[in-house]
Amino acid sequence: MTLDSGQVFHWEKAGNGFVGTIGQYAIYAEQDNVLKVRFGATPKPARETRMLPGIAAHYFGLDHPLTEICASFPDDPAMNAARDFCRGLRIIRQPKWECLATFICSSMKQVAHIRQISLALRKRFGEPQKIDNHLVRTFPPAQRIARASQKQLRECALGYRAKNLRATAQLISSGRCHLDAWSALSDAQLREQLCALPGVGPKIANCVMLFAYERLRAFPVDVWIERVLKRYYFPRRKKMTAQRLREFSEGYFGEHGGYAQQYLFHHARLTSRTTAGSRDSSTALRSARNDKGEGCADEQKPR
DNA sequence: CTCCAGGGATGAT
DNA sequence: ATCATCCATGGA
Repeated sequence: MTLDSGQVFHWEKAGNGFVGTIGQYAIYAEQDNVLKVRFGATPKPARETRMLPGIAAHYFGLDHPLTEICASFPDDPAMNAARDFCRGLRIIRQPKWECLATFICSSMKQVAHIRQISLALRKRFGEPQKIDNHLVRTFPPAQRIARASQKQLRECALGYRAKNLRATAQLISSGRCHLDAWSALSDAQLREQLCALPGVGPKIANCVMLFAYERLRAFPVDVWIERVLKRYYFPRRKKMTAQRLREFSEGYFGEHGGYAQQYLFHHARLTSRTTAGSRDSSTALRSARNDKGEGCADEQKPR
């Protein structure tokens, strides 16, 4: 659920688990009760092999106190349904450049598309690595993207995002922007720095803050979240702008708002299209609310 | 304020 | 098999 919840775009199903990369390392990850991690056949120094379980545990946020985090969510029907549906879902800690670059590529794209772009960039500019009998590829560093041509980047299906990705890569690789140093900034300062980068607006800045800077309060508002907020929190308000929704979300969802957002997002995405005859928690949620007479005549029908 | 840019997956007909 | 829809930023 964590790897397929729209926060990371390169993991692929393999056997009972997933293959992918964490930074420069090729990883096979499988969950039984705890997270199992296995590494490729490629010989690695013993020291690295010993460190990898810790690296994976850090990446997957296994130290996040999920019980506490979920208890901090507001108690309302939409949030409660999402909390139940997403039990165990974690916000992972992504490498900063990889996360920033991927989300610059994500603008106006759907998840399947973003996966293609990530794969194309890795194939063209990344380093291939073997894991068992699978080939995975690391995400290219900013320095590599910075010296790629806009034409080469467009060939990776980036469209008009090629220009922004290249410009941002150049800001990073030239040292004019220090992603690691920004860890010391306040949320507001960090958001300001990120939004100054080409191709980064409030939504993408919040994604990078949440997925790469451990700012668990950051609440990205995309179309899915916008639909959820409008439908369940402002059913009769006509003009709710994304700006207003952001202001509401920052106050309402609390210190782990980003987690709440991820749960609402994943739940909405996976229940938006329900197979005939099935009755999931979101259907129950709609009925429960309608039973209380809080429906709205011109409310958009669930898709 | 509106319009546009670029495009493959996905859903609807 | 075609046709419409999905998507966020920045510039005109």
